[in-house]
Amino acid sequence: MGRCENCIIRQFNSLRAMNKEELKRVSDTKTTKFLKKGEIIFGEGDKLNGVYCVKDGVSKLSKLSPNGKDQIVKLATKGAVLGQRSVITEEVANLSAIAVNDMEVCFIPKDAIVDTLNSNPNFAVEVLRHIAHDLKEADDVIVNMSQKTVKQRIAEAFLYLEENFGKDQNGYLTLSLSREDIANVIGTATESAIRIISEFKKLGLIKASGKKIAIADRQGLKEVAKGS
Amino acid sequence: MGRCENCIIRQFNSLRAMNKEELKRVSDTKTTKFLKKGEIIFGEGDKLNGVYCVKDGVSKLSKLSPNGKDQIVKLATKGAVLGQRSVITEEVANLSAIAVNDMEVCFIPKDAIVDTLNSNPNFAVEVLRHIAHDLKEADDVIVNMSQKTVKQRIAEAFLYLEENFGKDQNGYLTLSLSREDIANVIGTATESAIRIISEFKKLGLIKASGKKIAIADRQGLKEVAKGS
DNA sequence: TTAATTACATGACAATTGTCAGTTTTTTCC
DNA sequence: GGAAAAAACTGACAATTGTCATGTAATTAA
Repeated sequence: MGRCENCIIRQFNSLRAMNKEELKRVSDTKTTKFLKKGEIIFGEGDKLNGVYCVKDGVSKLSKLSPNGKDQIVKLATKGAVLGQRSVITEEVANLSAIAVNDMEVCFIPKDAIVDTLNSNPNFAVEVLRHIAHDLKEADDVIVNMSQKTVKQRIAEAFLYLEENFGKDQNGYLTLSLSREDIANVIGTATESAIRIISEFKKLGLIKASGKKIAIADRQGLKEVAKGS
Repeated sequence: MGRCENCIIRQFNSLRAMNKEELKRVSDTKTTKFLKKGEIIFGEGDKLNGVYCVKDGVSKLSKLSPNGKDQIVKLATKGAVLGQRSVITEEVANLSAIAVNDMEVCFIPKDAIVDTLNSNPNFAVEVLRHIAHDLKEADDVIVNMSQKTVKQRIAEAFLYLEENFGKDQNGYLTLSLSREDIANVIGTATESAIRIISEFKKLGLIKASGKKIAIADRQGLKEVAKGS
């Protein structure tokens, strides 16, 4: 079994969701792509002919708001499937997917997915569970965005980054985002993000060596996130 | 065919998604409830034993944020199904559902839904399409919340309310929300919402007769929504 | 290595939004 | 109809956040 099946299976969280023939079809039709940091997997408004399965690296899913600012809605890493939603609803992509660092993805043409959805209820239900989970997360983001201050959201973001992307042997976050990307995740101006990050540094909540950031006082950060 | 099947079918947007036996089962197990304004259909954290199908009236789906404020994530009206997501993921409810005005809902026990999902791929795919659409909307809300000003969001809210809930013969919005509810949809303080609504009134963008609000200058409101 | 570009940082200020305190209006209910 | 409660409103002020201008550090390209 190829590596890509592994990732789609992990994502869909059900080893039995696809049967052998279905997996073989995926295996036969998939293609692998390597992307460099900053490259675009697909853009807002693109018609997608399949889904992208993240094999390695991290992608940001963002949307350009009318005022010209990019809002990062989600970060997707190994095991995530991008473009599912658009393939299911047969709409153009609602978000852009851009590589945050070097990536390996595999592309699975939509027919292999759509046909399986229509014939294999187990698979359809697994995808449904997954999208339902995404929806819950999105609802939670809405509440955070509208009810928490920028400071709280930045504190949460660091905790989230450590929890979901890990840290290296020195404690530095594995995923290092630019200040601009952090601001776009939080939904604030880059300068505001920078200022608060500097403040966190002064307070000893984090330590930063250039672009690398480490959490220095997890408990303190959690308190800030909850609203000092 | 009972009225409730109509609503579930409208919601799922596929007349053929359920077969006759499946519809009969829904019809046999469903129960109807009437709720008064302010009554709770289900609360955040409740374990749901089925879904609620809105037959009449409007429900707000909201979540309490840690600071004690309620964020309204969505308004659901005739044809909407509440609690689907929780039933699918087998988690407790992530949101509360409260009646904004008097409502009629029907309750469908989850087994009738879950069994059909597992056996009828057409139904599963229709539900999947629907949840995928909700996810897109939620992503768009995230972008709006983080990138638009309170004034822009309030202008959008009035346009949304007219478009989705209609107006009476005098042009007044059919759904009249309290200022507090409007603030909770927008994600702002009640006083801020009131101030901006008063300003819109002075500018002739809307007219308000007590609780009833009518859009007086649609084009003007649209411009405000886009960012004066 | 140097020049150019990009990312990071800070100050000063303006605009937006939230909070608190209080008044008026509307609604509810006996 | 009138008292009580809830909702709507207003003012004053503080806190948060955005914008612009400018400088410094880090990275990239020639």
